[in-house]
Amino acid sequence: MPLSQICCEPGATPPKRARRKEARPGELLVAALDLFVEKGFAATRMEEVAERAGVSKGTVFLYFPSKEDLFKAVVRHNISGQFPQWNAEFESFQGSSADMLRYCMQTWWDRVGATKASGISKLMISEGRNFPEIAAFYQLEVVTPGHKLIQRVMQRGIDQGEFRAIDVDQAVYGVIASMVFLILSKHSIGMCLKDDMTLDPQAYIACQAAIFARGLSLGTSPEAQFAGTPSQGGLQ
Amino acid sequence: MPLSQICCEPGATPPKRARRKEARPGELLVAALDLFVEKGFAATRMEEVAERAGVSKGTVFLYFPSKEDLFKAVVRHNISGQFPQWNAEFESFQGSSADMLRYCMQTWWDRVGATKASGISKLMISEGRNFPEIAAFYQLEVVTPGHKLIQRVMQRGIDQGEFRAIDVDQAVYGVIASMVFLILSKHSIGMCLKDDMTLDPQAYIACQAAIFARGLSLGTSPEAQFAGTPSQGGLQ
DNA sequence: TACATTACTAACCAATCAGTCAGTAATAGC
DNA sequence: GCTATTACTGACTGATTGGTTAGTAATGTA
Repeated sequence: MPLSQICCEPGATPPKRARRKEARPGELLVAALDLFVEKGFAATRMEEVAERAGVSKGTVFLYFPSKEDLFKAVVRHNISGQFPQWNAEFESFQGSSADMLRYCMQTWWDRVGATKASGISKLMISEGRNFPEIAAFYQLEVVTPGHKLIQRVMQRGIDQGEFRAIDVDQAVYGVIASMVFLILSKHSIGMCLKDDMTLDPQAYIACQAAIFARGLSLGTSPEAQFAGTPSQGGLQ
Repeated sequence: MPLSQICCEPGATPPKRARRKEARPGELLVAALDLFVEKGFAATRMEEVAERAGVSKGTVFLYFPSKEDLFKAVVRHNISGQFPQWNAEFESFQGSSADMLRYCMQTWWDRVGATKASGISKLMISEGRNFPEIAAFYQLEVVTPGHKLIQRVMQRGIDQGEFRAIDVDQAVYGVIASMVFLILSKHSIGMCLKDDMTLDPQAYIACQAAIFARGLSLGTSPEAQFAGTPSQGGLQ
């Protein structure tokens, strides 16, 4: 007899209808994140979320009024909720702006990119156009704050005389582009890669950050290598 | 009275139930391409395809047995149908392998990337995982032939002593990565870009091709800059 | 033990949409 | 004009799924 069944054997009725008001939302958010990342927004069924969280479909709607609200809660819980702490960290950052940029990318990877949460970004790239309401929410809650955060790093570098006075937006897009590519290599274009070859994120980030730092720095070359399109700025 | 109604005014019955067996498939393919690119595979309704092609829903199923078959026909008509000609062109290519690579990327952009057909690639990145049957078809019909084509260019460069003997697959992925990013900047992450800023494809391709050519060439540097992960190989 | 509260369930509704088919009308052959 | 053929239509089916709600059972209080 397995130990786990020692106290509720003969009927073999696993505790049904448990009342666990506190735990439900968290468990539902975990289940929803898993399924959204795994199958996308449209293809994820609410009943499946319920099943994975060990409740009935009705219970999900008890805690989250609609599928969209559930999704928004997932985004807040896993991504945008981190911005306050994140911003605070950067307020008090000591060090060069190049280090700050490197630290920024590395931190993004550790807290978002490497986790399941990055699947949400892939989902937005994939389905954003089909759900304008959610896209607008994501833009407001994630894209804009993220953009501003990187923008601040760039501006700091310029203000302190570490970076050239380049087009800040272009430089920011360059950073975002490298993150987007990293996300896709993890969540989507496995199809396009032979076997299961994936790129090493740590090496990739280190490499990109170094390139940005060098590309932005004052010393290197007088011609504006980093002032053009992101094609030249972001990936060179 | 508007000119356009001059000859069929009073009944105002625009020619209904026209029998145009020859023209239907082509018109349906055009309508389907538009809608698939615009809304994705899952979100495109067959009735809408019919409407845009000026027929009833039933007629679509008369020419294409299922939604998946319609999609496959769109892929064949717009992308994979070009491979024979493409391959033939490269059989007889005169010039350096660096030029060949540049020509390859430029041609891809002119014939696929710049057209609506590139939306199909974005669609596969977005929805491939939800439709394994279609993903397999796309892999077989587009990804593998495309991979082989670029691979051939690389191998030619090595065989003719123009390129270093790098890991061919890595180099190929580098080229593919740059194309993927170009596609996404056009079809998806407009959301992530401020206003409607887009990158200049021509400049981007020229720049990338030059980088690849230089990265692959024998002369530059003895350490294997291009032998590592695609992070270093593809984007440096 | 009796009662009140409420977390939870499961059956249900309504909308959507791929795919079907009986019937209609445009054309071709005579 | 008459008949046969067939391209085409549109109403229908069945499966799916977001969302609702009447009812059930676990818990707290006395």
